[in-house]
Amino acid sequence: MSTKDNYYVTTSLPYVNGAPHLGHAMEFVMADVLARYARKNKKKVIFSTGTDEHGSKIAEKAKEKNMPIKELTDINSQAFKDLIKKLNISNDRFIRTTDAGHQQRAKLIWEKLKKDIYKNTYIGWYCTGCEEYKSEAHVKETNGVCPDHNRKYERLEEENYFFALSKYQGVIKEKIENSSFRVIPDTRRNETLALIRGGLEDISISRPKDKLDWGIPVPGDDTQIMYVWFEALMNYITVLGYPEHKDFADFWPANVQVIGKGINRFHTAIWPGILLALEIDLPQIVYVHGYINAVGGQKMSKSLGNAVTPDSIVDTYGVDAFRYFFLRHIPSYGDGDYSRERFEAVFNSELANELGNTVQRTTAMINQYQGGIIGDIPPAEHDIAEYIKHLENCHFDLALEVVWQQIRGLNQYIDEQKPWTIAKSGDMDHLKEVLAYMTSCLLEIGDLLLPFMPETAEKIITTFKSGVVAKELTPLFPRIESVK
RNA sequence: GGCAGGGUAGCUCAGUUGGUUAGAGCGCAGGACUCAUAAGCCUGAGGUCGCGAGUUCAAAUCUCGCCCCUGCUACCA
Repeated sequence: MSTKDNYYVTTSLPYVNGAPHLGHAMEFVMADVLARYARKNKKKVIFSTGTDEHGSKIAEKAKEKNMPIKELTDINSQAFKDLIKKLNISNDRFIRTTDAGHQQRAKLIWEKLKKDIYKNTYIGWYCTGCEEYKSEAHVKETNGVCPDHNRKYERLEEENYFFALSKYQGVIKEKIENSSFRVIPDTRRNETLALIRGGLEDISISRPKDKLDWGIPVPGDDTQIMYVWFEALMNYITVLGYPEHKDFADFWPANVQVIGKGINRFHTAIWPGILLALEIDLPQIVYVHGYINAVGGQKMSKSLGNAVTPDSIVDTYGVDAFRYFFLRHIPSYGDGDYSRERFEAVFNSELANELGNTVQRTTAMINQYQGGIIGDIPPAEHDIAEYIKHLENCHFDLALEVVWQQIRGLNQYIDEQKPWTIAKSGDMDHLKEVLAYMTSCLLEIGDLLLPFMPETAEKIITTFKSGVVAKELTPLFPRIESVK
């Protein structure tokens, strides 16, 4: 059983059929904030992320590129590792679903689930062009003809193993409703409840090996491999060494599992079903973030030519500016837009003008009036209950809003007190008091920013902590003079 | 089609159980200052609260109809 001193947070595992995009980056950053915040509160933390590597799409991609599947996944998985490093993500683990450990444990889990697994015939509409089954609704919409290949869908059947998900719908619903299993935000929670109300059917969890053999073999049946989703979900516990490892005992259930809205049902309906069948606890929170769009809510995609890579933003503006923008200006409970213009506007007004300049003017005054010596710094005094509440609810945007209110408050204080006037009047004791108070505020702000912008927060804290300010300090965020 | 959530200042959004001149940030304009990254502070302009009807002494807030947007609708991950 996880204790209140231990904290386990995960991201979903990106599927490695393409390069990392902004959505992946944002998810890593969000989970990282939670992990850093927990560590700051003296908890023992396991923060896990990784890559999902099986399934037909990967196999197809490799075939398309004429390269061994494993080689493709190695390359693509590495791209995610590189991004994680670039974003200053503090993950403790990085699991790949192709790891031997995961595969072994997935088989073990399959064995344990056997009481809820049965063999059945899957009947569906199959397009020989797409090489995949289409849903009943899709077939209806297209009048039984595949629009991509202009050929009729065939009625095909195959042997599959099924998982008795329907058995667990009552319990899942109850746990969501009584919030012992929290789905954040409410819109996603309602979505899942509606889904369950409509009835959860048993799901197919294997594929015949002759159609696809890039996957984990079903134990005791070498004609079948596990369906990629079924096995990928298990990473959240295999990475802890389920069932026998101490980490599993110490850290499960997860405190927060961060996912994107597109995979909600897998994490709030199917995943709980698996856990209930294994007779282990559900995660405490599944937090579902939204998508990042281009200006005007337009979808960002390579084919539209409006896709922006995380790398390009970080390289231009720095990692903390990146983290700040996506945490504060993409609504934590919804979708948001990214554009270079918006990013730069935010960078200048909030990071350069407000935060950066406040630090700058404070150090400048301490240097000019007191030779860099601050003196006794009073303890922090602001009420941060709101900040804490927002973080506990994964409301990253509002938590940062609280910090910025403090920064604005400090600027107002400075203009009211006018330390430069006090300096001229010669009341050096009063001046010292005012400057020390300003310092105290900035130290508190630095502390609150630690989970969000680790490097910047560190810089602010080391600037003031010793009680002596260095002579030459470079601005935290130099203004961007845009060439328009 | 069904279910859910939206449409509020140029932009991004707040608006608690219906109640005095509808709010914030950005952007814009003006002012006083000078410690600072020409940053910060103060003041101001700007909205028939999607459209139409209804309930009410009173509606952005409730009811009905219509228009528009987004998500989910279960086996692509």
